[in-house]
Amino acid sequence: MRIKKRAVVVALPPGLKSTFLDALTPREVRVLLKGARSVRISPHEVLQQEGAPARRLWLLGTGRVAVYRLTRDGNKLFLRWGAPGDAFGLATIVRAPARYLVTIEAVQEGSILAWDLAACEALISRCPSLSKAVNRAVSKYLESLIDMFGVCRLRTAEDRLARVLVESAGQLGHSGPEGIEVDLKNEEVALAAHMSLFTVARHLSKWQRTGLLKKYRGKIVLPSLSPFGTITPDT
Amino acid sequence: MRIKKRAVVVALPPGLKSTFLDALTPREVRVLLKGARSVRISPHEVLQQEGAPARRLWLLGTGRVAVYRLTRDGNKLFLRWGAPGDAFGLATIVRAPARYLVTIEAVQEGSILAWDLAACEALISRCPSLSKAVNRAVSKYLESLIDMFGVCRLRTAEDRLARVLVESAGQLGHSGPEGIEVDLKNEEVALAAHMSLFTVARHLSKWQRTGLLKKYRGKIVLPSLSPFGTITPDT
DNA sequence: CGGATTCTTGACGAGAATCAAGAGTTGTGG
DNA sequence: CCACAACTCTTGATTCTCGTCAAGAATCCG
Repeated sequence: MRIKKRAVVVALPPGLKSTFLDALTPREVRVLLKGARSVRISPHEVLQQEGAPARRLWLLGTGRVAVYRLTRDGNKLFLRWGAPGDAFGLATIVRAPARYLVTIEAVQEGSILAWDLAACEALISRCPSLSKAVNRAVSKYLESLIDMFGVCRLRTAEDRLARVLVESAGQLGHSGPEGIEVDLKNEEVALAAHMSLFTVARHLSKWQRTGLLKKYRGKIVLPSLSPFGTITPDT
Repeated sequence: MRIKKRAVVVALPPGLKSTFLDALTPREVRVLLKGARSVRISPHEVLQQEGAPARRLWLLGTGRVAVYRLTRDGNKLFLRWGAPGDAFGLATIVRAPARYLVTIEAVQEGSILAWDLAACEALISRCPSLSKAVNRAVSKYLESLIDMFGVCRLRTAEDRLARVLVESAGQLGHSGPEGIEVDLKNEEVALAAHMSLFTVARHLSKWQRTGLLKKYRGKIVLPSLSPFGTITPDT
């Protein structure tokens, strides 16, 4: 409805990698940016809520988000992390009058580019590749969810934890003096690995004793990923 | 798998319900049928294999299929059942040069309608709604997989089993004199509910003793679904 | 009838959730 | 600068679920 007119075109964060945008031509990307609103996001802010009407397509510019579903007893069923360049709110385009499938919450300070319903409709006709890009993204999510499914069905909690560490390191780790640093609290790891807080603490302690990693408050440091990869040569 | 060459246009099985075809216009459905091959399928036949090049889009006409993934240790990670009207091999259209994401195996005698790569390309230009239908199907699969994920993360095996019974009854149950009949062996139920054969047998026995269901070889009869729905008011 | 499936039941043990208690960190305000 | 509160993490004891193994019963089929 209300696209704010801007004197300057919204800019992409420098160095942004996005498989979503890569599916579009440079010209289409420019058209997209012209219709975009840039919005700041803060931790714990809910960016979309499952079941609510899907009215906004958006792209994470900077920061980090968590994608999950709510169970009826109020717990979060973790599905995946979202990193810069990931596109969300795809239901807005895929299924005409639609509702969001999942809830997404910011976990870090950051920013997004957003297009409302009217903008999306305009974009579809002006960007022929857009619908293809959306489909690709949906099918990527499907694939990664199938992978998650495999991890979640691993027999032991230890195997799941190892896998979650490796995946999280890949998605949101950054290198530090002692190795790859992953800024996650035990509670968040437990959520992602689908196990209790205590089981996480126990195994991390064990691995710390054997020198595979170091733990700090809210942070895990992995000198090397290789030991964990070999723990689970599965699915 | 033997191919029937036909002088006449391939016909849809009578009474087929397909949300996939419903997304197309009657004219488009006719175009589709003209380009289709009808193929018989038999139990244990592998209809597509994960990782193999996606060269065929197909629609289940009659029978039943199992969609799963293989783990590295050779086990099957069950994802869903496929019923008449469901479309598969969508990767053939969604992602240009693609590979199948999942393995699909027939579990009952039946038939499919199939389109090879060349036919798909021809169809895309002649059926504008086709790509929308494919997207919708993919996004449906995503949604149902998220649901599966929720079921699979339910704490107890009992809860999972109850949910699987209800879902299976909905997908492949047919009504009989004593209630809804579901033709599944304990082994298949165990696969779908992600638990051991023995746990399935134990809980089914218990429910049979309390009169919630009756068991026969290869078949479960549910007089009513309601008790199971209330066991798990979750996800 | 004999053999192959399919299902049942019991005993056992490994793994993980829960509960409880406390230790270690971080941040805040006096 | 210290004291206190809030948060995060650790560890042990306990309980329970479920997978495994073993044995055998029921059903189906030629």
